[in-house]
Amino acid sequence: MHLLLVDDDLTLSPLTKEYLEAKGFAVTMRHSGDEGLSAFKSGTFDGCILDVRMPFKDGFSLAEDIRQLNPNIPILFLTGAVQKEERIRGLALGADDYITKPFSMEELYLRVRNTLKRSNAQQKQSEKAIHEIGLYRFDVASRELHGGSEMVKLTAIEAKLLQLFCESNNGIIRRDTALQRIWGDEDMLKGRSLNVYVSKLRTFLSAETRIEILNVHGEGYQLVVR
Amino acid sequence: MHLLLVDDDLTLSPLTKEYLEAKGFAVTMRHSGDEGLSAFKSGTFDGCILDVRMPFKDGFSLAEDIRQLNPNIPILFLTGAVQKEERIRGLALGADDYITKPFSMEELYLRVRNTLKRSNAQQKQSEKAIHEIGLYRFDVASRELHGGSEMVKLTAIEAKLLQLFCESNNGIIRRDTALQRIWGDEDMLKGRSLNVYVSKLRTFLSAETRIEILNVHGEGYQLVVR
DNA sequence: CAAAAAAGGTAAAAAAGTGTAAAAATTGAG
DNA sequence: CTCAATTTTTACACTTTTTTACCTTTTTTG
Repeated sequence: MHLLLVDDDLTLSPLTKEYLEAKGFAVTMRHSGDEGLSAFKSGTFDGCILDVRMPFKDGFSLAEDIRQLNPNIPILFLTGAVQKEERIRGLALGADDYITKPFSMEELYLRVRNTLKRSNAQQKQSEKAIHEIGLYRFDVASRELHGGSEMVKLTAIEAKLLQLFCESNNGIIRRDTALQRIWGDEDMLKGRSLNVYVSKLRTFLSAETRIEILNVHGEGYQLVVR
Repeated sequence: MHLLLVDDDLTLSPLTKEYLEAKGFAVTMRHSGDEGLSAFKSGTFDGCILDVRMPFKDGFSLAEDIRQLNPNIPILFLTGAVQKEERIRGLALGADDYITKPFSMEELYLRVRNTLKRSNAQQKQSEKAIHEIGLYRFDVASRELHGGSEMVKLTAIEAKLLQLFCESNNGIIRRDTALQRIWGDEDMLKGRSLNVYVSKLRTFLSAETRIEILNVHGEGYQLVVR
Protein backbone atom coordinates (compact mmCIF):
# COMPACT_ATOMS: atom_id res chain seq x y z
CA MET A 1 0.00 0.00 0.00
CA HIS A 2 1.53 3.24 -1.20
CA LEU A 3 0.49 6.52 0.41
CA LEU A 4 1.10 10.10 -0.63
CA LEU A 5 1.63 12.40 2.37
CA VAL A 6 1.56 16.13 1.65
CA ASP A 7 2.16 18.39 4.63
CA ASP A 8 4.22 21.56 4.91
CA ASP A 9 4.99 20.93 8.57
CA LEU A 10 8.65 19.95 8.42
CA THR A 11 8.73 18.75 11.99
CA LEU A 12 5.63 16.62 12.05
CA SER A 13 5.57 15.09 8.60
CA PRO A 14 8.81 13.06 8.84
CA LEU A 15 7.53 11.56 12.07
CA THR A 16 4.22 10.71 10.43
CA LYS A 17 6.03 9.16 7.52
CA GLU A 18 8.22 7.09 9.79
CA TYR A 19 5.29 5.86 11.82
CA LEU A 20 3.27 4.82 8.81
CA GLU A 21 6.29 3.09 7.33
CA ALA A 22 6.74 1.19 10.58
CA LYS A 23 3.15 0.03 10.11
CA GLY A 24 4.02 -1.37 6.71
CA PHE A 25 3.00 1.38 4.27
CA ALA A 26 5.19 2.85 1.58
CA VAL A 27 5.05 6.62 2.03
CA THR A 28 5.99 9.34 -0.40
CA MET A 29 6.30 12.67 1.38
CA ARG A 30 6.01 16.13 -0.15
CA HIS A 31 5.87 19.56 1.45
CA SER A 32 3.76 21.66 -0.91
CA GLY A 33 0.68 21.31 -3.03
CA ASP A 34 2.56 21.61 -6.30
CA GLU A 35 5.15 19.04 -5.35
CA GLY A 36 2.37 16.78 -4.15
CA LEU A 37 0.55 16.99 -7.46
CA SER A 38 3.60 16.22 -9.51
CA ALA A 39 4.43 13.29 -7.22
CA PHE A 40 0.89 12.00 -7.69
CA LYS A 41 1.16 12.24 -11.44
CA SER A 42 4.38 10.33 -11.62
CA GLY A 43 3.51 7.49 -9.29
CA THR A 44 0.82 5.02 -8.38
CA PHE A 45 -0.83 5.49 -5.00
CA ASP A 46 -3.48 3.75 -2.95
CA GLY A 47 -4.38 6.77 -0.85
CA CYS A 48 -3.51 10.39 -0.06
CA ILE A 49 -3.09 12.25 3.22
CA LEU A 50 -3.26 15.99 2.62
CA ASP A 51 -2.78 18.88 4.99
CA VAL A 52 -5.54 21.40 4.41
CA ARG A 53 -3.51 24.49 5.26
CA MET A 54 -0.51 24.95 3.06
CA PRO A 55 0.81 28.13 1.43
CA PHE A 56 0.27 28.69 -2.32
CA LYS A 57 -1.72 25.55 -3.09
CA ASP A 58 -3.78 24.22 -0.22
CA GLY A 59 -4.94 20.69 0.41
CA PHE A 60 -8.38 21.24 -1.08
CA SER A 61 -7.02 22.61 -4.30
CA LEU A 62 -4.63 19.68 -4.49
CA ALA A 63 -7.48 17.27 -3.80
CA GLU A 64 -9.45 18.74 -6.71
CA ASP A 65 -6.58 18.07 -9.08
CA ILE A 66 -6.06 14.59 -7.71
CA ARG A 67 -9.77 13.80 -8.02
CA GLN A 68 -9.60 14.90 -11.63
CA LEU A 69 -6.97 12.27 -12.25
CA ASN A 70 -8.53 9.57 -10.10
CA PRO A 71 -12.12 10.03 -8.95
CA ASN A 72 -12.04 7.13 -6.52
CA ILE A 73 -8.76 7.29 -4.63
CA PRO A 74 -9.21 7.68 -0.87
CA ILE A 75 -8.25 11.11 0.44
CA LEU A 76 -7.79 11.99 4.11
CA PHE A 77 -7.45 15.58 5.21
CA LEU A 78 -5.36 16.80 8.09
CA THR A 79 -6.98 19.88 9.51
CA GLY A 80 -6.40 22.18 12.43
CA ALA A 81 -9.79 23.62 13.06
CA VAL A 82 -12.96 21.61 12.57
CA GLN A 83 -14.67 24.49 10.86
CA LYS A 84 -17.95 23.69 9.29
CA GLU A 85 -17.21 25.26 5.93
CA GLU A 86 -13.93 23.45 5.62
CA ARG A 87 -15.60 20.19 6.45
CA ILE A 88 -18.26 20.75 3.83
CA ARG A 89 -15.77 21.74 1.20
CA GLY A 90 -13.83 18.61 1.91
CA LEU A 91 -16.93 16.45 1.71
CA ALA A 92 -17.83 18.06 -1.59
CA LEU A 93 -14.45 16.99 -2.86
CA GLY A 94 -15.13 13.48 -1.71
CA ALA A 95 -13.01 13.49 1.42
CA ASP A 96 -12.98 10.04 2.87
CA ASP A 97 -12.01 11.14 6.34
CA TYR A 98 -10.89 14.08 8.44
CA ILE A 99 -8.19 14.01 11.04
CA THR A 100 -8.00 16.95 13.39
CA LYS A 101 -4.64 18.18 14.51
CA PRO A 102 -3.18 17.43 16.93
CA PHE A 103 -3.73 13.75 16.37
CA SER A 104 -2.11 10.68 17.82
CA MET A 105 -0.17 8.49 15.46
CA GLU A 106 -2.29 5.60 16.58
CA GLU A 107 -5.44 7.42 15.49
CA LEU A 108 -3.95 8.37 12.15
CA TYR A 109 -2.98 4.81 11.45
CA LEU A 110 -6.37 3.43 12.34
CA ARG A 111 -8.16 5.92 10.16
CA VAL A 112 -5.88 5.32 7.23
CA ARG A 113 -6.34 1.59 7.61
CA ASN A 114 -10.11 1.81 7.81
CA THR A 115 -10.41 4.17 4.89
CA LEU A 116 -8.26 2.00 2.70
CA LYS A 117 -10.16 -1.09 3.76
CA ARG A 118 -13.49 0.52 2.97
CA SER A 119 -12.27 1.76 -0.37
CA ASN A 120 -10.75 -1.61 -1.19
CA ALA A 121 -14.00 -3.38 -0.39
CA GLN A 122 -15.83 -1.03 -2.75
CA GLN A 123 -13.29 -1.59 -5.41
CA LYS A 124 -13.56 -5.34 -5.14
CA GLN A 125 -17.28 -5.01 -5.42
CA SER A 126 -17.04 -2.92 -8.52
CA GLU A 127 -14.51 -5.31 -9.97
CA LYS A 128 -17.04 -8.06 -9.76
CA ALA A 129 -19.26 -6.00 -11.95
CA ILE A 130 -20.55 -7.05 -15.31
CA HIS A 131 -21.24 -3.98 -17.37
CA GLU A 132 -23.88 -3.77 -20.04
CA ILE A 133 -22.99 -1.82 -23.15
CA GLY A 134 -25.86 -1.94 -25.60
CA LEU A 135 -26.33 -5.65 -26.14
CA TYR A 136 -22.80 -6.46 -25.09
CA ARG A 137 -21.85 -7.78 -21.66
CA PHE A 138 -18.43 -6.95 -20.34
CA ASP A 139 -17.09 -8.98 -17.44
CA VAL A 140 -14.35 -6.92 -15.87
CA ALA A 141 -12.81 -9.75 -13.88
CA SER A 142 -12.41 -12.20 -16.75
CA ARG A 143 -12.01 -9.42 -19.34
CA GLU A 144 -14.55 -11.11 -21.56
CA LEU A 145 -16.70 -9.07 -23.89
CA HIS A 146 -19.79 -11.05 -24.91
CA GLY A 147 -21.91 -9.91 -27.82
CA GLY A 148 -24.67 -12.27 -28.88
CA SER A 149 -23.02 -15.62 -29.52
CA GLU A 150 -19.61 -14.05 -30.01
CA MET A 151 -17.04 -13.57 -27.28
CA VAL A 152 -13.80 -11.64 -27.33
CA LYS A 153 -11.17 -11.90 -24.66
CA LEU A 154 -9.74 -8.44 -24.17
CA THR A 155 -6.12 -7.81 -23.33
CA ALA A 156 -5.23 -6.15 -20.04
CA ILE A 157 -5.07 -2.61 -21.42
CA GLU A 158 -8.13 -2.95 -23.64
CA ALA A 159 -10.09 -4.16 -20.62
CA LYS A 160 -8.82 -1.41 -18.35
CA LEU A 161 -9.82 1.24 -20.84
CA LEU A 162 -13.27 -0.22 -21.35
CA GLN A 163 -13.63 -0.42 -17.59
CA LEU A 164 -12.83 3.28 -17.30
CA PHE A 165 -15.55 4.04 -19.82
CA CYS A 166 -18.05 1.89 -17.97
CA GLU A 167 -17.25 3.26 -14.53
CA SER A 168 -17.39 6.93 -15.46
CA ASN A 169 -21.02 7.71 -14.89
CA ASN A 170 -21.47 9.89 -17.95
CA GLY A 171 -19.19 7.87 -20.15
CA ILE A 172 -16.69 10.71 -20.50
CA ILE A 173 -13.06 10.15 -19.74
CA ARG A 174 -10.43 12.82 -20.04
CA ARG A 175 -7.34 11.94 -21.96
CA ASP A 176 -5.01 12.73 -19.08
CA THR A 177 -7.15 10.78 -16.64
CA ALA A 178 -7.01 7.72 -18.85
CA LEU A 179 -3.26 8.02 -19.25
CA GLN A 180 -2.85 8.35 -15.50
CA ARG A 181 -5.16 5.45 -14.67
CA ILE A 182 -3.83 3.05 -17.26
CA TRP A 183 -0.17 3.88 -17.47
CA GLY A 184 0.29 5.84 -14.23
CA ASP A 185 2.48 8.17 -16.15
CA GLU A 186 2.27 11.80 -17.08
CA ASP A 187 4.97 11.83 -19.73
CA MET A 188 2.87 9.75 -22.06
CA LEU A 189 1.37 12.81 -23.69
CA LYS A 190 3.21 12.29 -26.95
CA GLY A 191 2.43 8.62 -27.25
CA ARG A 192 -0.38 7.50 -29.47
CA SER A 193 -1.11 4.38 -27.47
CA LEU A 194 -4.40 5.64 -26.11
CA ASN A 195 -5.62 6.47 -29.61
CA VAL A 196 -4.66 3.01 -30.73
CA TYR A 197 -6.61 1.35 -27.92
CA VAL A 198 -9.66 3.50 -28.50
CA SER A 199 -9.50 2.42 -32.09
CA LYS A 200 -9.40 -1.22 -31.01
CA LEU A 201 -12.40 -0.84 -28.72
CA ARG A 202 -14.34 0.78 -31.53
CA THR A 203 -13.65 -2.26 -33.67
CA PHE A 204 -14.74 -4.64 -30.90
CA LEU A 205 -17.97 -2.70 -30.38
CA SER A 206 -18.68 -2.07 -34.04
CA ALA A 207 -21.38 -4.72 -34.42
CA GLU A 208 -23.76 -2.45 -32.51
CA THR A 209 -24.25 0.76 -34.42
CA ARG A 210 -25.99 2.25 -31.39
CA ILE A 211 -22.67 2.25 -29.58
CA GLU A 212 -20.11 4.93 -30.31
CA ILE A 213 -16.92 6.18 -28.78
CA LEU A 214 -16.89 9.88 -29.61
CA ASN A 215 -13.81 12.01 -29.51
CA VAL A 216 -13.93 15.35 -27.72
CA HIS A 217 -11.14 17.19 -29.42
CA GLY A 218 -8.33 17.99 -27.04
CA GLU A 219 -10.27 16.65 -24.07
CA GLY A 220 -10.88 12.96 -24.23
CA TYR A 221 -13.51 10.43 -25.25
CA GLN A 222 -17.12 9.62 -24.53
CA LEU A 223 -18.84 6.28 -24.78
CA VAL A 224 -22.46 6.78 -25.81
CA VAL A 225 -25.21 4.23 -26.29
CA ARG A 226 -28.32 5.47 -28.02
CA MET B 1 -30.98 13.00 -14.87
CA HIS B 2 -32.08 16.52 -14.02
CA LEU B 3 -32.63 17.47 -10.38
CA LEU B 4 -34.25 20.50 -8.81
CA LEU B 5 -32.50 21.56 -5.63
CA VAL B 6 -34.31 24.11 -3.47
CA ASP B 7 -32.46 25.21 -0.36
CA ASP B 8 -32.08 28.67 1.14
CA ASP B 9 -28.66 27.86 2.60
CA LEU B 10 -26.39 29.85 0.31
CA THR B 11 -23.24 28.17 1.57
CA LEU B 12 -24.27 24.57 1.43
CA SER B 13 -26.43 24.46 -1.66
CA PRO B 14 -23.78 25.39 -4.25
CA LEU B 15 -21.57 22.63 -2.86
CA THR B 16 -24.40 20.18 -3.00
CA LYS B 17 -25.05 21.22 -6.58
CA GLU B 18 -21.42 20.84 -7.52
CA TYR B 19 -21.15 17.44 -5.91
CA LEU B 20 -24.24 16.10 -7.62
CA GLU B 21 -23.03 17.49 -10.92
CA ALA B 22 -19.73 15.76 -10.40
CA LYS B 23 -21.77 12.59 -10.00
CA GLY B 24 -23.34 13.14 -13.38
CA PHE B 25 -26.61 14.88 -12.60
CA ALA B 26 -27.82 18.11 -14.09
CA VAL B 27 -28.83 20.32 -11.18
CA THR B 28 -31.00 23.42 -11.15
CA MET B 29 -30.61 25.32 -7.90
CA ARG B 30 -33.09 27.75 -6.35
CA HIS B 31 -33.09 29.45 -2.99
CA SER B 32 -36.74 29.91 -2.13
CA GLY B 33 -39.99 28.04 -2.43
CA ASP B 34 -41.43 30.45 -4.97
CA GLU B 35 -38.37 30.39 -7.18
CA GLY B 36 -38.33 26.63 -6.86
CA LEU B 37 -41.89 26.33 -8.06
CA SER B 38 -41.40 28.57 -11.04
CA ALA B 39 -38.23 26.67 -11.98
CA PHE B 40 -40.19 23.43 -11.76
CA LYS B 41 -42.88 24.79 -14.04
CA SER B 42 -40.43 25.91 -16.69
CA GLY B 43 -38.24 22.83 -16.82
CA THR B 44 -38.26 19.08 -16.95
CA PHE B 45 -36.98 17.28 -13.88
CA ASP B 46 -36.44 13.74 -12.77
CA GLY B 47 -36.42 14.49 -9.06
CA CYS B 48 -36.52 17.22 -6.42
CA ILE B 49 -34.48 17.86 -3.31
CA LEU B 50 -36.27 20.32 -1.06
CA ASP B 51 -35.16 21.93 2.17
CA VAL B 52 -38.01 21.73 4.66
CA ARG B 53 -37.25 24.96 6.49
CA MET B 54 -37.36 27.98 4.23
CA PRO B 55 -38.88 31.41 4.87
CA PHE B 56 -42.21 32.35 3.20
CA LYS B 57 -42.86 29.09 1.39
CA ASP B 58 -41.46 26.01 3.06
CA GLY B 59 -40.47 22.74 1.49
CA PHE B 60 -43.72 21.00 2.34
CA SER B 61 -45.82 23.69 0.74
CA LEU B 62 -43.61 23.56 -2.32
CA ALA B 63 -43.91 19.79 -2.42
CA GLU B 64 -47.69 20.06 -2.45
CA ASP B 65 -47.58 22.34 -5.47
CA ILE B 66 -45.09 20.13 -7.24
CA ARG B 67 -47.22 17.06 -6.57
CA GLN B 68 -50.14 18.87 -8.20
CA LEU B 69 -48.10 19.29 -11.33
CA ASN B 70 -46.49 15.87 -11.30
CA PRO B 71 -47.89 13.27 -8.93
CA ASN B 72 -45.09 10.79 -9.48
CA ILE B 73 -41.85 12.74 -9.35
CA PRO B 74 -39.48 11.62 -6.58
CA ILE B 75 -39.10 14.15 -3.78
CA LEU B 76 -36.41 14.08 -1.12
CA PHE B 77 -36.57 16.34 1.91
CA LEU B 78 -33.61 17.90 3.66
CA THR B 79 -34.47 18.40 7.28
CA GLY B 80 -32.65 19.59 10.37
CA ALA B 81 -34.62 18.00 13.14
CA VAL B 82 -36.03 14.53 12.97
CA GLN B 83 -39.28 15.67 14.45
CA LYS B 84 -42.06 13.20 14.39
CA GLU B 85 -44.75 15.52 13.08
CA GLU B 86 -42.58 16.76 10.25
CA ARG B 87 -41.85 13.22 9.29
CA ILE B 88 -45.50 12.33 9.19
CA ARG B 89 -46.42 15.38 7.16
CA GLY B 90 -43.72 14.58 4.66
CA LEU B 91 -44.75 11.00 4.36
CA ALA B 92 -48.31 12.09 3.79
CA LEU B 93 -47.07 14.18 0.87
CA GLY B 94 -45.35 11.19 -0.58
CA ALA B 95 -41.80 12.00 0.44
CA ASP B 96 -39.53 9.45 -1.10
CA ASP B 97 -36.78 9.94 1.41
CA TYR B 98 -35.57 12.08 4.26
CA ILE B 99 -32.05 13.31 4.71
CA THR B 100 -31.15 14.76 8.06
CA LYS B 101 -28.75 17.70 8.20
CA PRO B 102 -25.86 17.65 8.57
CA PHE B 103 -25.42 14.98 5.94
CA SER B 104 -22.41 13.79 4.03
CA MET B 105 -22.43 14.35 0.30
CA GLU B 106 -21.81 10.69 -0.17
CA GLU B 107 -24.96 9.89 1.75
CA LEU B 108 -26.99 12.41 -0.20
CA TYR B 109 -25.77 11.04 -3.47
CA LEU B 110 -26.51 7.46 -2.54
CA ARG B 111 -30.01 8.32 -1.44
CA VAL B 112 -30.72 10.37 -4.52
CA ARG B 113 -29.44 7.62 -6.73
CA ASN B 114 -31.40 4.94 -4.97
CA THR B 115 -34.59 6.97 -4.97
CA LEU B 116 -34.32 7.73 -8.66
CA LYS B 117 -33.47 4.15 -9.45
CA ARG B 118 -36.48 2.94 -7.53
CA SER B 119 -38.69 5.58 -9.07
CA ASN B 120 -37.97 4.91 -12.69
CA ALA B 121 -36.23 1.60 -12.84
CA GLN B 122 -37.29 1.14 -16.43
CA GLN B 123 -35.87 4.41 -17.67
CA LYS B 124 -32.36 4.62 -18.90
CA GLN B 125 -29.62 6.28 -16.92
CA SER B 126 -28.28 8.18 -19.83
CA GLU B 127 -30.05 11.35 -20.67
CA LYS B 128 -31.60 10.92 -24.06
CA ALA B 129 -32.25 14.53 -24.86
CA ILE B 130 -33.41 15.03 -28.41
CA HIS B 131 -34.22 18.59 -29.37
CA GLU B 132 -36.49 19.59 -32.19
CA ILE B 133 -35.47 22.60 -34.25
CA GLY B 134 -37.98 23.20 -37.01
CA LEU B 135 -37.96 19.92 -38.88
CA TYR B 136 -34.52 18.99 -37.61
CA ARG B 137 -33.87 16.57 -34.76
CA PHE B 138 -30.76 17.06 -32.68
CA ASP B 139 -29.52 14.18 -30.52
CA VAL B 140 -27.26 15.71 -27.90
CA ALA B 141 -25.58 12.48 -26.81
CA SER B 142 -24.56 11.24 -30.22
CA ARG B 143 -24.19 14.78 -31.59
CA GLU B 144 -26.27 13.90 -34.64
CA LEU B 145 -28.34 16.49 -36.44
CA HIS B 146 -31.03 14.84 -38.55
CA GLY B 147 -32.86 16.80 -41.21
CA GLY B 148 -35.16 14.82 -43.45
CA SER B 149 -33.09 12.01 -44.88
CA GLU B 150 -29.82 13.81 -44.25
CA MET B 151 -27.69 13.48 -41.16
CA VAL B 152 -24.74 15.56 -40.06
CA LYS B 153 -22.40 14.51 -37.31
CA LEU B 154 -21.50 17.62 -35.34
CA THR B 155 -18.13 18.14 -33.75
CA ALA B 156 -17.85 18.57 -29.98
CA ILE B 157 -17.95 22.36 -30.04
CA GLU B 158 -20.65 22.63 -32.69
CA ALA B 159 -22.80 20.27 -30.63
CA LYS B 160 -22.16 22.10 -27.39
CA LEU B 161 -23.16 25.41 -28.94
CA LEU B 162 -26.32 24.03 -30.47
CA GLN B 163 -27.14 22.45 -27.13
CA LEU B 164 -26.81 25.84 -25.45
CA PHE B 165 -29.26 27.30 -27.95
CA CYS B 166 -31.71 24.46 -27.39
CA GLU B 167 -31.51 24.53 -23.62
CA SER B 168 -31.99 28.27 -23.24
CA ASN B 169 -35.74 28.55 -23.13
CA ASN B 170 -36.02 31.65 -25.33
CA GLY B 171 -33.18 30.71 -27.62
CA ILE B 172 -31.05 33.64 -26.50
CA ILE B 173 -27.50 33.08 -25.40
CA ARG B 174 -25.18 35.82 -24.30
CA ARG B 175 -21.78 35.91 -25.90
CA ASP B 176 -19.95 35.74 -22.59
CA THR B 177 -22.17 32.91 -21.38
CA ALA B 178 -21.35 30.88 -24.44
CA LEU B 179 -17.64 31.54 -24.08
CA GLN B 180 -17.79 30.52 -20.47
CA ARG B 181 -19.81 27.36 -21.07
CA ILE B 182 -17.87 26.16 -24.08
CA TRP B 183 -14.35 27.28 -23.40
CA GLY B 184 -14.58 27.92 -19.66
CA ASP B 185 -12.52 30.96 -20.35
CA GLU B 186 -13.16 34.65 -20.11
CA ASP B 187 -10.06 35.86 -21.89
CA MET B 188 -11.40 34.64 -25.18
CA LEU B 189 -13.04 37.96 -25.92
CA LYS B 190 -10.74 38.79 -28.78
CA GLY B 191 -11.01 35.42 -30.45
CA ARG B 192 -13.37 34.93 -33.30
CA SER B 193 -14.07 31.27 -32.64
CA LEU B 194 -17.62 31.77 -31.46
CA ASN B 195 -18.49 33.75 -34.58
CA VAL B 196 -17.04 31.01 -36.71
CA TYR B 197 -19.11 28.33 -34.98
CA VAL B 198 -22.31 30.34 -35.22
CA SER B 199 -21.57 30.64 -38.90
CA LYS B 200 -21.17 26.88 -39.16
CA LEU B 201 -24.45 26.20 -37.39
CA ARG B 202 -26.19 28.60 -39.74
CA THR B 203 -24.88 26.58 -42.63
CA PHE B 204 -26.01 23.30 -41.08
CA LEU B 205 -29.49 24.68 -40.46
CA SER B 206 -29.79 26.52 -43.76
CA ALA B 207 -32.11 24.01 -45.43
CA GLU B 208 -34.96 25.29 -43.27
CA THR B 209 -35.56 28.94 -44.04
CA ARG B 210 -37.82 29.21 -41.02
CA ILE B 211 -34.79 28.75 -38.79
CA GLU B 212 -32.49 31.66 -38.13
CA ILE B 213 -29.69 32.45 -35.73
CA LEU B 214 -29.97 36.18 -35.19
CA ASN B 215 -27.21 38.34 -33.86
CA VAL B 216 -27.99 40.72 -31.03
CA HIS B 217 -25.28 43.28 -31.48
CA GLY B 218 -22.92 43.38 -28.52
CA GLU B 219 -25.00 40.88 -26.59
CA GLY B 220 -25.13 37.49 -28.18
CA TYR B 221 -27.29 35.36 -30.42
CA GLN B 222 -30.83 34.08 -30.63
CA LEU B 223 -32.09 30.95 -32.32
CA VAL B 224 -35.57 31.58 -33.69
CA VAL B 225 -37.94 29.25 -35.50
CA ARG B 226 -40.84 30.98 -37.21
C1' DC C 1 -26.01 63.27 -40.58
C1' DA C 2 -21.41 61.71 -41.63
C1' DA C 3 -17.38 59.72 -40.01
C1' DA C 4 -15.21 56.81 -36.75
C1' DA C 5 -15.34 53.01 -33.87
C1' DA C 6 -16.92 48.69 -32.55
C1' DA C 7 -18.84 44.37 -33.58
C1' DG C 8 -19.99 40.70 -36.79
C1' DG C 9 -19.73 37.18 -41.14
C1' DT C 10 -17.22 33.95 -43.27
C1' DA C 11 -13.61 31.83 -46.34
C1' DA C 12 -9.37 30.08 -45.93
C1' DA C 13 -4.83 29.22 -43.84
C1' DA C 14 -2.45 27.55 -39.87
C1' DA C 15 -2.11 24.88 -35.79
C1' DA C 16 -3.40 21.23 -32.98
C1' DG C 17 -5.18 16.89 -32.39
C1' DT C 18 -6.90 12.21 -34.13
C1' DG C 19 -7.53 7.36 -36.71
C1' DT C 20 -5.59 3.41 -37.82
C1' DA C 21 -2.65 0.08 -40.37
C1' DA C 22 1.51 -1.80 -39.90
C1' DA C 23 6.21 -2.21 -38.16
C1' DA C 24 9.09 -2.62 -34.16
C1' DA C 25 9.88 -3.68 -29.49
C1' DT C 26 8.74 -5.97 -25.33
C1' DT C 27 6.97 -9.58 -22.46
C1' DG C 28 6.16 -14.02 -20.75
C1' DA C 29 5.01 -19.01 -21.03
C1' DG C 30 7.03 -23.21 -22.13
C1' DC D 1 16.18 -19.43 -25.43
C1' DT D 2 12.16 -19.30 -28.71
C1' DC D 3 7.84 -18.12 -30.25
C1' DA D 4 3.57 -15.96 -30.00
C1' DA D 5 0.84 -12.56 -27.89
C1' DT D 6 0.80 -7.99 -26.42
C1' DT D 7 2.25 -3.35 -26.26
C1' DT D 8 4.48 0.64 -28.16
C1' DT D 9 5.99 3.36 -31.89
C1' DT D 10 5.81 5.04 -36.53
C1' DA D 11 3.86 7.10 -40.49
C1' DC D 12 0.76 9.69 -42.80
C1' DA D 13 -3.75 11.02 -44.13
C1' DC D 14 -7.56 13.18 -42.07
C1' DT D 15 -10.42 16.10 -38.83
C1' DT D 16 -11.19 19.72 -35.63
C1' DT D 17 -10.10 24.01 -33.71
C1' DT D 18 -8.03 28.50 -33.81
C1' DT D 19 -6.37 32.38 -36.13
C1' DT D 20 -6.13 35.53 -39.91
C1' DA D 21 -7.79 38.57 -43.35
C1' DC D 22 -10.90 41.33 -45.30
C1' DC D 23 -15.32 42.89 -46.00
C1' DT D 24 -20.09 44.27 -44.06
C1' DT D 25 -23.20 45.92 -40.50
C1' DT D 26 -24.37 48.38 -36.38
C1' DT D 27 -23.59 51.76 -32.93
C1' DT D 28 -21.49 55.81 -31.17
C1' DT D 29 -19.62 60.36 -31.54
C1' DG D 30 -19.29 65.12 -32.63
